[in-house]
Parts: sequence; structure tokens; C-alpha cells
Amino acid sequence: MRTDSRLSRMLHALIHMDRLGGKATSEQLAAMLATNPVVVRRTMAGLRRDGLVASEPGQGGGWALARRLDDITLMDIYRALDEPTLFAIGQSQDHPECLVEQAVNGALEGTLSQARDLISARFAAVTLGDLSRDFDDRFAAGRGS
Amino acid sequence: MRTDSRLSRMLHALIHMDRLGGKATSEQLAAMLATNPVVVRRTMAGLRRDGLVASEPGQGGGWALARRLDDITLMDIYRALDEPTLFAIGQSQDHPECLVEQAVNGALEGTLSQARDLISARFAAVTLGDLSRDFDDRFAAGRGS
DNA sequence: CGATTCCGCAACTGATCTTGTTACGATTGT
DNA sequence: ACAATCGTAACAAGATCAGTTGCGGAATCG
Repeated sequence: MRTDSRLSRMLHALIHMDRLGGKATSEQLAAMLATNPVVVRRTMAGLRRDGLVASEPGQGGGWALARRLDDITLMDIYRALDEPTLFAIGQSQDHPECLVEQAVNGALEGTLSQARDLISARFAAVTLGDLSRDFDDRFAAGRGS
Repeated sequence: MRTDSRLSRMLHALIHMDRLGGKATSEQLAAMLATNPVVVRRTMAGLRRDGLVASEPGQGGGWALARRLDDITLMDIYRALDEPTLFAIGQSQDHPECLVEQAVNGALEGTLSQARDLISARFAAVTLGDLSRDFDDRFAAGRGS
């Protein structure tokens, strides 16, 4: 099954924006993400709606970070993307009234629910600032070797 | 994103098989799962390969459980389906050499890896026998009310 | 033996989803 | 005016997966 890389891509884009002084055009971001400017606008729309970034039309316009990286968690981005489905496996809905199916679905849902809680907690705890500093570490390590 | 319900369906099918005396034809299973006999054979092929079920051609043939439900874990089924992708979100592979992308992917992968471990542990701990008894409880509860 | 009931497998179809693309309008700054 | 940008809708291309068809082989029953 195909995995949704929008979360990863948006993290990537915002950190790069920060390093470019907090601003970038759709064109620039599209080049970074190896995609199309329209796809960037589409994906960033949710982030704008949630006040994580702002966009300005016209010459000299583009996208700008609306918060510091330390004030944006992975969960903020996840929500801004309308909370995409986390799991690629799921319940069957063939016969919701079948008690066997209910037992099966209950067991699966319980497990996935625990996993979801774990992921949510991590997403809420990690900020883009953390990732940016992680990058700094990698950069320093790369230079040192 | 569309979720893969094969795991749920196979659990459902095997528990029903057990209650039908451990045997069923593809036709019968297809009816239970609201699908096509060919789809059933396709999906069950992995379970047969792993020795969870056996199939017999010809009149009076069909599928038979090759182990007791207490000796089949959810992980056994998961493996028999060739370990389908668990998560619907994932890393981007746009620029694997980009250190920002590495930092982002590292953080995501770490989180998903923890979640994967949690799910694996649960899958390994739960048997079809457990689910079947869960069904019994539901049945008893349904009658009581 | 012949008919029937099964599974095995390959190939094709169809629906759905996602991404990429094109096009056009609106807005801003020079 | 003109060029640079975003906003959005509509369309195209591609991948994926479930479903379907068709045919062959095996087992059973008479």
C-alpha cells in the first residue's frame, strides 16, 4: 500500500523555510520536495488555515512561517493535514452485526488504538525546533568525520 | 487512504471455520466475507504456505484448519499475509542525502518503530482462541440482555 | 469411466485514489 | 502595464486493489 508522505514533506519544507529566513515561494518549495507548485499550495493550505504559515500573493509574496519552529509540534502539522489515516490495516465492515466480526474488530481496534496513543504522544512532544537541532547535530557530525 | 482488511477478514474466516467443524469451501467463506471465492483462495494461499490451513481439491474438499485456534496468533496470520504495511504515513524519499530530510525521517521512523513494536507484541500475544472466547462472551451477553 | 465439485492460477477488468498538470483569475509590487 | 505569486477548479496519468472470467487439474461419487 502506498504511504502518505505529506507529513514528512511538510516538516522538511518548514525547516528549510526557517533556514531561508522563514520565507519561500511555492516554486522554491516544489523544487525542494521534487514536486509541483500546485501540489505545494494544496498541501500548505491546511497549515495556513491552522495559522502555522501565512501566504501573500503578488510579487515578493510567497509563504512565511507564522510561528517559531519551537512552537510547532509534529501534531500541529498532522492536524493541519486533516489527520490523515495512520494505519494501513483496518477492520472489515462486511457484517457489522456479526458477533465474530465484532470480537475480531474489537481486538484489532484495541491494539491500533494503543499504538495511536503512543504516536500521538510523541507527535505532541516533538517540535520542529527539535528536528532542526537534530539537523545541526548531523551537520556537525558530517563535518567532523 | 484505503485500509487493508485482509487481516481482519482472515481472522473472521478462521474462527467461523472452527465453528463449522474446522472445514469450509471457498464458496462458503466468500459468502461470509461478502466477496468472491477467488479472492478467498488468493488470500488463504499464504496461510496454507505457512501451515495454518490445508486445502483439498475435489468433491468434499475445501479448506481445513491445520492447527487449533489456541495455537494460532494474530502474528501468525499477519506473517502469512506477507506482513502488509502497517502505517499509512511514511517517509519521503525525495532527497535521501538531504540532512534535513534525514533528521525528519529519523524522528518519524523512530516513532513508528515504537508503535510497530507495540503492535507486534500484541499480535504475538493474542490467539484466535482468545478471540473465539471473546465471541462466546458477547454471545452470552447478548442472550442475557 | 464420466459427471460433479473443488482448488490453482493467470489474465483481464473496473473502481478508486493520489499525484501531477493545465488553465485562468485575482492580487501585489515595480 | 507588467511580472511574480497565490487560489482554485478541472483534467490527465498512474498505481493499486478487488473483483471477475476462464481453463486446467484433482478428488469423489455413481
